[in-house]
Amino acid sequence: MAALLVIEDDDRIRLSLALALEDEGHAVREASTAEDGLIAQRKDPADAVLVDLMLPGVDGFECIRELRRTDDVPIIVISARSDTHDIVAALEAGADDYVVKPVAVKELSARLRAVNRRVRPAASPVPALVFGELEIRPEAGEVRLHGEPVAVTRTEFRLLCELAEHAGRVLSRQQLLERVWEYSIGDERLVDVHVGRLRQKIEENPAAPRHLVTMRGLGYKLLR
Amino acid sequence: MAALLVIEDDDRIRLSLALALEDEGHAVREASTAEDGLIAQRKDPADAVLVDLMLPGVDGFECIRELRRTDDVPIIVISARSDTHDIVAALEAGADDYVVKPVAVKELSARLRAVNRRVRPAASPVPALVFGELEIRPEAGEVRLHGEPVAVTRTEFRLLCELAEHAGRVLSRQQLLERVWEYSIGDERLVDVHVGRLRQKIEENPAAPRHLVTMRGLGYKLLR
DNA sequence: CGAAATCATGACGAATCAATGACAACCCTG
DNA sequence: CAGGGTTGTCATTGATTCGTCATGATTTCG
Repeated sequence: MAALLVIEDDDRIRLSLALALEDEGHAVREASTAEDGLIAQRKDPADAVLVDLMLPGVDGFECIRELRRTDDVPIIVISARSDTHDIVAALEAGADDYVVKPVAVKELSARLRAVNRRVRPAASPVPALVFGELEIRPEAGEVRLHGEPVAVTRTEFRLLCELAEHAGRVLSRQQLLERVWEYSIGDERLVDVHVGRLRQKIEENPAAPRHLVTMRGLGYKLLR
Repeated sequence: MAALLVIEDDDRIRLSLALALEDEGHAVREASTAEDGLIAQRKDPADAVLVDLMLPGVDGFECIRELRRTDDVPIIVISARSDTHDIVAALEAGADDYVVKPVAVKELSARLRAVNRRVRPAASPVPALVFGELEIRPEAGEVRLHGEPVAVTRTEFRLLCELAEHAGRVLSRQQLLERVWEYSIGDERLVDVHVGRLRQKIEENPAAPRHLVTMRGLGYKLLR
């Protein structure tokens, strides 16, 4: 649904949170310190940041203020502490919401949507398409693997988008030719070549693809 | 601080909440049913609405949906129930925040401020668009690099603003022609030329642009 | 098992695309 | 009306990308 940045020092909590959020369809990047989080957000802005308050070194409050200095990104605090004082301080520092651990992922997702509704009233909600470690951002014209941008050509990108739009469904070479290339006639081998090139770029092991799968005799499909 | 509407059927809670909020400097109106609340809000809109979920007759969820149908007012749910299901349902119905009773007034005030900050971006006229060392001030018609003003021409400035407004998104040459030049027809190479000139001015190394990047086959985009 | 069908992949020339410098037309402004 | 700055057009150049083909691998099925 969106690209998130989770800043949390406890590995177990961070990992389980990240996993759960990915299940909800978000693309999650992680940081275990405020410093790392700030750098990550500067280098590659997420659509929302989830931050713990108790962090080693620079703490959560400072982290929020620093984020707010340059960035208007929605910030949700996730803290074990439910003191009014902390809540008020975090919100005053610039956070948009504050939830107390343990938190249900469904609730978190709903709160993210609520904040986002306010934050981008007009911006078209083009969600990133997430396939595990693979992210596709149609509006940015960009593909990422493990959060790292991958250079794909225009045809590869269109092909990938077409497959992603119908994730899980088999598309025949004929269908792909019509939709990506806009020919009705043409060599179906052409699709193979581009699928091959795409695999070299987006699959960890192109010989045993996990996402861009061949359905022998039928065509190709993209899996999560 | 602001005009609030409290919709809550329990007299004791409503009154004590109203008193406490008035102590915080808010002007509070009260309603004990969803119907009364909706009428009150229609007749004389408050700046924010606090609503209980369990109301006699029309319940809180319905009340939120009805408010949202015509009004963009911030809505904070105040409920005794802390089920994830209720929280998600209330947020999905259009609420901006959800707090569980009993709630500290200081917290409530802070949450109101947090929501309001999002709801009236009008307070800040036009935020300077900051892309690392590059700043664009649309209202001042000026561009700065490392804080130093950079002379850009009118067309370059418009082009830059257009890209900045959709930061991170690819804009095709066609889109840029339409929005910056207001032609629908025209030579797309024109865009290239101006992008090139802009790069000479705003990029440290125009040959390896860090902000104004080319998306081959797609168009251009501006990165942070 | 072996043949046929299907798919993967590397190589290569052709086609496409973007960057840039040169230049003339067109502003303004003094 | 003269001159500096700005704008749009064009041609050239270099790089990337595309589509085709040939070859080798893999699967299917008789």
